[in-house]
Amino acid sequence: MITWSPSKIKAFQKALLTWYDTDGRDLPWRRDHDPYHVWVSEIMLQQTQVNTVIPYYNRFMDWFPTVTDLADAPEERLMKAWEGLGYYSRARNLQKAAKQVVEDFNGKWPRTAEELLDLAGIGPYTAGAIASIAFGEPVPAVDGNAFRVFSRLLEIDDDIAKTQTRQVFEQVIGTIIPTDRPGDFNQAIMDLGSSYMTAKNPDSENSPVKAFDQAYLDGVEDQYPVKTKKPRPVQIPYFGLVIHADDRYLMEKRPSTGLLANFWTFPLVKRETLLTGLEHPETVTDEELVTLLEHEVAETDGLKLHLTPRSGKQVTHTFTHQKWLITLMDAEWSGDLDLSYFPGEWLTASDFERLALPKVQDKMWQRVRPK
DNA sequence: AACCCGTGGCA
DNA sequence: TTGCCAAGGGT
Repeated sequence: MITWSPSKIKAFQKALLTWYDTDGRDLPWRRDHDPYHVWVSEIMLQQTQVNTVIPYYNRFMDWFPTVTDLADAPEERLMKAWEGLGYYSRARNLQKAAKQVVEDFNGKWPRTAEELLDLAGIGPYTAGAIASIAFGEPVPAVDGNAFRVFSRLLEIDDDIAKTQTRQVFEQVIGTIIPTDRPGDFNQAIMDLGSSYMTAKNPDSENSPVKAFDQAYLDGVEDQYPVKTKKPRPVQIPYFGLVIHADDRYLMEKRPSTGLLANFWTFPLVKRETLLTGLEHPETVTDEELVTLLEHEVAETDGLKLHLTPRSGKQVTHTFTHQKWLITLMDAEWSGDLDLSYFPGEWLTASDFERLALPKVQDKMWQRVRPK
């Protein structure tokens, strides 16, 4: 890692902000510095690309124009606004924080990064972003862009996958961020990281700060940032039960914690569940597996079904750390609709449009819906 | 501190 | 297809 003199820091600030003034992106949440606007956009942008966020942000401001509207929003409406964005705890924490602002702070926003950290869903990055952009506090906002940009500028070789590395960057950026335009500085770093100093195929030759880019000048920018790799997703085989009575489908509500919390899906049974306790699970035939599945559903849910697998009805969906391989099984339900023993409800296609559904459920539905 | 938590774009 | 990345936070 190299260090910069005070005069070099001044020169960098000028080069960066001059470029930002002319070439900075015009984004919906940059039309003012309203903390509500900044805050919602920052939450949506967590681990999500700008082009994906733009339509969600515009619709969100249409549905929930003020922090009070958000605090008072019905749960179902809130989740529909977030449907497809992923990381759904962001939406729930967003409303939790809105209620904190309305009730605990009487509508007056905390104005420092330290205070903002007390709000649900706001961590060190988002606190720095809101404090600097909305309130002008000279604090760093260290996101993936800042890691990448500054690791190259200064040849910082700490592993950005490690928790403690954040402090290294916050300390360094703290000496470089200008006190008069901290919000513009942080946003300029993000624009730089998404234009010239990108993760793949960077265009440092034309970067407005290429004279300050030590890794580029040394021809080693492909070595930055240093980041250890994550393990690939584990594969989990499931059976997806498509149980229908006329135009109604039996849906199950997922637990209130964990992956896809509280979402409706077709009932899902892990293949592993059917094989535990067997002496030679590897010898089980497909037909025997179906029988085991029917017994499992009968025991746990009180449903006597005749399940029919169909070829070509496999659905796959990859999350950050899991890959689901779902074999769809059909069953026509001819009994009454008593669900005393089953934690679910019968839903129709019109319900599917009204409710927020996770992508994997939509994939299953597209495979089985009548055309 | 390591792991969990979604989805879409792209080479 | 696979792997990686994208304005991270919670536990």
